[in-house]
Amino acid sequence: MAQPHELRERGLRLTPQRELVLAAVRELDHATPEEIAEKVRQTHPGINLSTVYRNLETLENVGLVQHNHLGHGGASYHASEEVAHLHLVCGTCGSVGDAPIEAALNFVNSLSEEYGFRTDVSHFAVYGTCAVCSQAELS
Amino acid sequence: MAQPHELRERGLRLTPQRELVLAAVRELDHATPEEIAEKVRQTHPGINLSTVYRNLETLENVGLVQHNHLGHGGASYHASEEVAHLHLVCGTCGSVGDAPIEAALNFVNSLSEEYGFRTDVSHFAVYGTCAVCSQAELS
DNA sequence: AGACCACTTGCAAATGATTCGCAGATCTAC
DNA sequence: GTAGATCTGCGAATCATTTGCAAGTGGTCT
Repeated sequence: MAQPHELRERGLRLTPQRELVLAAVRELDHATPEEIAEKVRQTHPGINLSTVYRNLETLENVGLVQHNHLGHGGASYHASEEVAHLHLVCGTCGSVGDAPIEAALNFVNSLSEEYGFRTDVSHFAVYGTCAVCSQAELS
Repeated sequence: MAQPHELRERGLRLTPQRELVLAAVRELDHATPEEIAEKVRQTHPGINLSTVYRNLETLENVGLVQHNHLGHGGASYHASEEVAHLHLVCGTCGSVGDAPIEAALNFVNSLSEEYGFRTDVSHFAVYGTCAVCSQAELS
């Protein structure tokens, strides 16, 4: 037999639902479980929300996807291949901006040196006010 | 009449529940609404959870308390007087460590200069692995 | 191809956290 | 003290996520 599938390689069964969830995560980027479910349903309406939740958990366990916390509420998911970056969440307008991990390099290093704390900067949002809203406040 | 009360000064009514919630927030630090309610109930059992939620919201509106996001789930509250600091949340053991805001100063400044983003570092947790758990992983 | 069994799915119900609606209680100003 | 707006308690509604269970399916072995 030819190439082993990436899911099978990790000891997972190859089900259509699972592949669809993974594809949706890769395509959407920063998507909530709800959004992922909706995306999947565009092509395969029968898929249950709990299946999406369960597969996200499963895929996270084998390291294909990861979640992080952006807004005030729940988690959002992205594929592991994606280049990690910072998420700059604006508390005023809710926008999510990106910044390269390198911007936090010194910060991460100093936490490591001074507190022995290994920071995963991309897991939680960096919260604040974006340029646009900062500007607007001045008026 | 003597001194105006801090709550009254801000246009709020002075109710026992409200004072108790504020006192509990000040005393507990980093407390969830649930914990605050429990604290308040130790002395005044009749107080309703929704009253706690409503008062936290109200107190936040007038700037006496603030919330932030530490664990994966809900919010935790602290009094505004409290000195702001970073929260180092360990994803492995769940501990929450503190670090002074100054540790993030360069980081905050560079985000400000490069992206115009005004960061509120204390609002969201800094996520990673604490020294103890990092050590444990090596074994 | 056929059978077996563990892994998955769908569905509905449970859960946990937070919010809402409303009637009655209570603050404050007068 | 009275009036009216603001709170509170309570129960129900909501939202996101999880769980139990019976039925379905994928992978393996023959």
